[in-house]
Amino acid sequence: MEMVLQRSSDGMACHRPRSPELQEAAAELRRGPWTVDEDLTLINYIADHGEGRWNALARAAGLKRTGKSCRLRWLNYLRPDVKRGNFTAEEQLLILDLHSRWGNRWSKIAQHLPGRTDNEIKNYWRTRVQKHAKQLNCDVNSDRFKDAMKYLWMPRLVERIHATAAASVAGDGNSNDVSCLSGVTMAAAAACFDSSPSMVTTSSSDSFTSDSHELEKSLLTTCGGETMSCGDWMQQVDNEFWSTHNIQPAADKYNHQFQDQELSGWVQGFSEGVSESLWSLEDIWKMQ
DNA sequence: AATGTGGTCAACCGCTTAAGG
DNA sequence: TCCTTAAGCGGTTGACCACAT
Repeated sequence: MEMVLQRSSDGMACHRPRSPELQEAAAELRRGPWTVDEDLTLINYIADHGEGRWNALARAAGLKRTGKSCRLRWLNYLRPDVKRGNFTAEEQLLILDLHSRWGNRWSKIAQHLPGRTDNEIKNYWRTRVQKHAKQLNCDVNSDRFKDAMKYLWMPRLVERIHATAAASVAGDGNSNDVSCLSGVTMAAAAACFDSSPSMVTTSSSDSFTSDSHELEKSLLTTCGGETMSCGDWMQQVDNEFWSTHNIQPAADKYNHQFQDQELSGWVQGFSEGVSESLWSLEDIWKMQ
């Protein structure tokens, strides 16, 4: 069909059909936020007839929406298993880890966060994560920001998760209960720790190696009555995680040398820009 | 109280891929 | 093999809200 490029009412470029019939049909289509009635119509129709064939579904249900719009509304909002609310520390850790493996493959990442949509993860990345990069005056895809994520942010999340778990264990008096720490999270954390010994070759980075090990040592935990390092523990659950979640372990362990001459700028960025507790003065000293 | 600014997130878009005729 | 249609994906926009000035 012949198409003509026009501007829609919201100023965005779009292709509009030329035939009068289709123009009329397109003009009838609703856009923008969904009403409660529309939501109910879509939910009820899918409950009765199932999902799929979205264009036909939209027509059959009597919705003046495109199939695309219906599909998006259902998948991102109306589906019963959609989880809402803030991301947990575990989920954040997993997002950081999976993004470091796969990049902006939001849909693929979302497959490993039950109840979370690709749209939600994408929004999280663009708002929260990119904000941190901006605060550090670096690009979100730059090596320096990846360093910050891997050696500061992710360990901090692990600490946070571990603290929550410890509080939980202390609270219910069950010293063997580590169930609140999922294999998902621990494997992501393991990925973060495992890479540290091999990553450094320069003198300035040696401190990072030892610091990572110190941090690992500091994250001692109790499992089944035996004291073990967090790294060992994470390694223990690693295999379970990879098989459970059908993710291939990263083959290319992170290997990067810090640039000495840039450290001062780094520290400046940390001390000036980062407001969340994820970045502490301790982190800055470690960087130095 | 009014206005400006920045963050969040639902919804949109164009493009690509898969499936079917 | 080519064409059409549907579905899926990632990038972008804009309305809304909270907070600052």
